Amino acid sequence: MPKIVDHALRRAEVIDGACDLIASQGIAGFTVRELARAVDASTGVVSHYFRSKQELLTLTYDAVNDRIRSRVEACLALDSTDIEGSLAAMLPQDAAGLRDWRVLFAYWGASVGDELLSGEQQRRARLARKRIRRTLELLGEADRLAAGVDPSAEAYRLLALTQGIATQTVFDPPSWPAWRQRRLLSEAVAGLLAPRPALVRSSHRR
Amino acid sequence: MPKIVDHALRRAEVIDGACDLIASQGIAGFTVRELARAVDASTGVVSHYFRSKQELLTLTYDAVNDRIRSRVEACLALDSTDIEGSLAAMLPQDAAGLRDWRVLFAYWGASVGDELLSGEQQRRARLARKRIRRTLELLGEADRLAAGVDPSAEAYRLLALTQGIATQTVFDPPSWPAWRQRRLLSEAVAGLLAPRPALVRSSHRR
Amino acid sequence: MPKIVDHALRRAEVIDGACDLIASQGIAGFTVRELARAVDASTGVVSHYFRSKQELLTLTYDAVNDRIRSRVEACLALDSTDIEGSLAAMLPQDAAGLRDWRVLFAYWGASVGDELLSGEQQRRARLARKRIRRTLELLGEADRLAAGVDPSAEAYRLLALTQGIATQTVFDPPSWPAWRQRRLLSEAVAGLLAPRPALVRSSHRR
Amino acid sequence: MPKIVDHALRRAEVIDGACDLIASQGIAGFTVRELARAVDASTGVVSHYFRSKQELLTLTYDAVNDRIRSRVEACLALDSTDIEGSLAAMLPQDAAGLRDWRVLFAYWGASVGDELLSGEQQRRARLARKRIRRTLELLGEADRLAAGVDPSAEAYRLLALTQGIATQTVFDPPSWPAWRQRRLLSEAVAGLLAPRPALVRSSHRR
DNA sequence: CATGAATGAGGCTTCATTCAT
DNA sequence: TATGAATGAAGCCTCATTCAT
Repeated sequence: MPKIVDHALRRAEVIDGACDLIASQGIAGFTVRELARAVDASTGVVSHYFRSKQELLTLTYDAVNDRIRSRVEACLALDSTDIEGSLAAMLPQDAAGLRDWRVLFAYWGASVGDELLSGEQQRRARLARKRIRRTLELLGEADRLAAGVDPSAEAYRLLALTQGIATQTVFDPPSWPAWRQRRLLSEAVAGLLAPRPALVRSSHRR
Repeated sequence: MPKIVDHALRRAEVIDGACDLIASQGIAGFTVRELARAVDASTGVVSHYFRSKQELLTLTYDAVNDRIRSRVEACLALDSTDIEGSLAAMLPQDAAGLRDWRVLFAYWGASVGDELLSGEQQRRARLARKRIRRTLELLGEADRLAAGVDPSAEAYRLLALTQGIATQTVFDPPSWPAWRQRRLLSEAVAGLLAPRPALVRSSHRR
Repeated sequence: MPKIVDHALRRAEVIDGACDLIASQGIAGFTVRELARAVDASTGVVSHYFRSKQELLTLTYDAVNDRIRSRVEACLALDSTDIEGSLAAMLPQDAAGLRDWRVLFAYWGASVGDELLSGEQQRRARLARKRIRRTLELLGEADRLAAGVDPSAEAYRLLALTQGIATQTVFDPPSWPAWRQRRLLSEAVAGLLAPRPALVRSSHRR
Repeated sequence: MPKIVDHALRRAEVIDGACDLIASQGIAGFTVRELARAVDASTGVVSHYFRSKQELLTLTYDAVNDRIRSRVEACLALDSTDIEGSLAAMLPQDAAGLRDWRVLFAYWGASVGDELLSGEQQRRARLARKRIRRTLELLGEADRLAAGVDPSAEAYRLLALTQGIATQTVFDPPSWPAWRQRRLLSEAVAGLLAPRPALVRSSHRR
């Protein structure tokens, strides 16, 4: 009987180690040797579980993206019109989120001059934008959107803002505590929503 | 002192070649050999004009940042309260601008895990934010800011939005023609300005 | 003792798989992993049944040589003076023979710079030559050798020719169908034999 | 001004070192590191002069083949009907020749399972055979061929014999001094030539 | 000033082998 | 007995850098 090892689990561990390593050292500092040290194994382990370093890089990238996406989807699963929450779910509001964004950042740099990777990023950006638009449309169907709001145009704006907040946070975390990220999002969303129905007589914004 | 002029010119040429190379191949594909080929010289040119590849990288990064900054400053030199124009000056609205942003992007990735580079980026982000705040304050002093606008808070918002637009454009240029970038900026700025003067008789401009 | 039989059988199977693999992929492509796949087992099988890869290589080489030698000996067992048949038995006249020769070929390359292996090959070459000489001598004792034929000198010639035919066949099988191989051998042997007896009354064969 | 180096000469030196190394250690023992040591340089030198190890291997193979071929052609240039001399020119009759043949041997082994290399060898074998046939035909045109000799069939025989002699010599050099190689060739050729003219008064041919 | 030959460290990968199960 | 996970050495190659010319 072979040594019993959960193959999938071991792969996940290595991938997680890769996330840590890339988040702390960048893609340039992400070598097989270094990764092996990080997961406390020999270099051969990487070859054993992954066809190549490239495959590992791809899987790591996917893992981070999946993690972020699933946070967003979990939010929308609870309330498919929760525009603010779904955007906030993308942001690096805690240490784990920041780690993920640092990894994404590292890949952005590597995507320059890499047809495949930049194509993938374009694809993901468009998907995110589409999801935002859909959420806004659902809000509209529920009559909760302010008059004159164009879901499509707003999707561009909201995604850009969210991405910008995340980028700034990676650059300068101390300047961007979670509350600041969140407040910006709130304000950006506030203007899109229809005034509170009936009972909210007086001006709803101070 | 013609020698020195030549020297500086040659350096500038090499640095410009480096920009081209990084924008098209990324930092990973930016090798001394490749650069030498691009500027039609030998590899020894780097050792000659630059202490090391690292120095060249730093200077290239500075060159791109300076270029963007000088665009912004040129705009503010004409009108120190031109908030929209100064923000637009940062965006990749043409091919040259896109090239610069692609270079910045490439460095972002490399900055992860690079204390020096990420520190530099933090510094620059704060400077940009401060400049935006200052511009808003100047608008306020000219009574052109809408009531209740907090220059400091708005600076965070506007920088994040601008950065986000730029980022999205690098990801997906076809989706972000210049007019879309500009329109988003206009809308973001519109809400900050005081309602049309009418009462503001005397021209405050020129 | 069924255990031991199994053991020997398993070893033979692995060795046969090694022959196939070397014949098709060459020695360079002959890795433990690949062999394991070919015999439908795990890599550990080599450690189990063979002290090392080297031992397996040696045994595989022996197996091929034994196979060829036993074909020759089978021929001589029927008729110890059958010089043409015994030489033909060495040639790659069918697919199986070609496979064996391809394996030998692969080892030839590996033998350069390998004292042990090249010594072994020298030994085998001398044995083969001796066997040929012996066969010729037996022919001579039976008065079937043409006058003036020197068994020793002829052994050199016949072995070289046979080896050359085999080599050419491995290089270029389509050019060397069995009949061509055989014809060359016939012609080479024809001149050595005494003119048809006529005086040899009673048939000496059967 | 750059260091003055005869690029072609340096390449030739490295290739010659590769011949030495392969002849003594075989292809398996032929590593870039070892070669670097043999030519008294660093490993980078190989990368500098050759795109890859594969290219170097190809060039080395070509160099050996060219050397042998040019010996043959030099012989035929003097006398285009010198069948014995042109065959002898292929044989490993001295240390240098033996070195070349050991290299060829090493490549033979590597050719198993290597479509490209084995195709090349097939091509070369056919060329050599064609050259032999052509030489025999020229002999025929000069009325120097014995009656009934078929140039095409003889080409097969002579090439096989020559190749066999060479192979045996590589296996067992002490048993194959130059005179033995040569004598075998002489005998093989002798039977093909027309009887000496002079005494052959009446035309023996037609 | 400029060249490009040379160096050697370090990257990824492959592989035979060991060993816990 | 058999498995395959793990190891670590070694292979090839790329690269920044140095330096003789």
